[in-house]
Amino acid sequence: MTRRATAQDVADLAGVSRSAVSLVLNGRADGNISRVKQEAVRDAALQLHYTPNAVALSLRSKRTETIGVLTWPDHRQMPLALLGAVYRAASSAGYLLMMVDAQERPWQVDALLDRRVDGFMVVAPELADFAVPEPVSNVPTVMVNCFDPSLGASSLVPDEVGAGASAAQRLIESGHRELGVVAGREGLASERRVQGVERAAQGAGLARPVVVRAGHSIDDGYRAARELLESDQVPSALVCTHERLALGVLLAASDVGLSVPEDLSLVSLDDGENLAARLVPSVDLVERPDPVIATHALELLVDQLRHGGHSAVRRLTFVCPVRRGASVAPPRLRALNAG
Amino acid sequence: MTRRATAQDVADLAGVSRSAVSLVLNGRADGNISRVKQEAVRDAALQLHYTPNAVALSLRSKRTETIGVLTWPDHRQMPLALLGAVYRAASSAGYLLMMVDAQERPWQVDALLDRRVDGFMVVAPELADFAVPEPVSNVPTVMVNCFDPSLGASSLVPDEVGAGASAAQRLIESGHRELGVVAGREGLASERRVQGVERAAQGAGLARPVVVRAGHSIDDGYRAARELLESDQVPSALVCTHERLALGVLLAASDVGLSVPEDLSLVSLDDGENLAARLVPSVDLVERPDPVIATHALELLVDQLRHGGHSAVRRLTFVCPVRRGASVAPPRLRALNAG
DNA sequence: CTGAAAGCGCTTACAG
DNA sequence: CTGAAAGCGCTTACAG
Repeated sequence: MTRRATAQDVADLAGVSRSAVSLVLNGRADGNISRVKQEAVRDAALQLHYTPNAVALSLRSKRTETIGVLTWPDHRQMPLALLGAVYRAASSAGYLLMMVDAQERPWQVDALLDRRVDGFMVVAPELADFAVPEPVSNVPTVMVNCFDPSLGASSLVPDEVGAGASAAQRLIESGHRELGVVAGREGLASERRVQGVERAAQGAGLARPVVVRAGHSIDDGYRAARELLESDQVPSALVCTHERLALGVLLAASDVGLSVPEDLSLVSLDDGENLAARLVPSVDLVERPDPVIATHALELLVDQLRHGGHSAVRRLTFVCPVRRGASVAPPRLRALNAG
Repeated sequence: MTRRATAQDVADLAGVSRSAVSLVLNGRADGNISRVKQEAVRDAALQLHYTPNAVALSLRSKRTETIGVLTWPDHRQMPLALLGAVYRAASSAGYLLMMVDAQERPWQVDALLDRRVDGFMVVAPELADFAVPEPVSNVPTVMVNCFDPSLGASSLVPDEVGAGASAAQRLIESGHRELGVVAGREGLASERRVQGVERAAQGAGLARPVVVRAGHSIDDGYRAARELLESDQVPSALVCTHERLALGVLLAASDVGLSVPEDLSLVSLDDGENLAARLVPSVDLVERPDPVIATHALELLVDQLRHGGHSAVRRLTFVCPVRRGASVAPPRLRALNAG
């Protein structure tokens, strides 16, 4: 618990003034400080392990090099992959993060404001609307995976409709003509993903896919799949809107004696849980491009920080790439004949 | 981007001095400031939405009400449940967290020090040793789910051996006498959990359990289980040291035509991934008591903060409770006869 | 009862 | 080339 050295300590040890220390250590000693004294300052700083107090720095510069992250869990999960990507992008740019559960602990948003975070990033676990609290809108803010209904802040979101369509497309290209969907019951993401599947099916001249609405957990997916697989009209391929649902489907398929992909093909959309790719068989995935989104989000925020928040409000949409697994195969003859 | 009000602004509006504002707003106006002026100050503060600048406060008080969290991902996963529990405990006590990947971005530990976090919490994804960096040891620190080899900081860890024993006990009580273990290849946690199982087996007079070492992902668990289930000496019950392994085991059991729990019982230990309980069947779990650990850890840290870090170094161990699922049943007769 | 001053630890003009 | 001063926004003794 030893007190950390201050610029004054360094000055005393080096035998110069406090300002000289500042000049030298900030590389502005050029024609100002004599070579000898410069050395003395550097030596003293090293010896005392001196490093400027960031709190004092912030008070003066009015910048904290800290970004407030507003997030919240969804279906009991935090948007971990997205937050990780945001963290990596931010720390590469020299920012630290202060993360807060904006849903459960809204007062901490004020605490962040009091601490003078430079800007905010709102990071949603699933595509959603999020009304930015009044005082936050006075600070540069970008919305990740969510929208500000009042259009006060730029937003970066995955192309969910496109992702749904890509999932369907993957199956259609493999020869399937009878698609089913196991979808989350709630949320903008489920809705749009289903929409994408339907659009792709329609575009390919297929019948309207059967859609079963489920919760968002593994056992919800299991139950939905059982229902679907025990009906008289069993599709030859399924799209799941969430990884946990896909896992449930896999367990259900085993239980009713269907093999994936021989008897049933499967594609899942992704929320960064990193489950599906390690399942057996590994499930084909339409991935949310978290690192790309995070990088662009940070760029946008930093740009606002530089321009005092007077940047144009933008809405960026990101394509979700398909990552092949081992859960898609051509349909059995029965299905081909029916088509 | 409007400038936020300062105490001076409030003073001007209320027609008093800056110090009067401070006195009133901090409840020390008692016999010092006249009732009328007190009201004026309060009104002005409200009108201007005044709230003290926490940066300035920190510079003066030498406290930031912020805790630095040192963590790192393991097997590509962050210790999410534990971090969530830490976050909840900290925010309930009025602290904000700054989290940093101490493995990938060690320099950010220095950034945290520069920003004068009040203390540190080291939060490991899995039981591990972690050498606290030199400068950190000058600041109150507690180790969660890990140990400081030099014993410089208090640590709070789950009783991993006990957890392994509880898992085995659950199976033994259900009548099983031939246990197998699917264990992670690396890490203190795997090691101790296996040890616990072996100890319990020995205590009950059973044969030494077969232990298969695997990686830590779902497909690793799958492969290990296949190996185990296709050998000539198939155990009637398995303990998995990690949730993802248990999931792999479940998938493998289906594939080889074994039902859980009718043909094979299963208990898993837990790292807070929240998978096993939602599987079908739900897997019996020996849970790490994250909320309890986090609460105690924060208490310990706050205590050190109050006493200037001159508290005794303690090592606390926490019992892991069993959470029943639907993956354990008595062994089939074959096994009973063999016993 | 009230206001002016000192000081937390910095940096940046500004005199000498 | 160098040091003293001002100021970021607070609070807490300290004079009046």
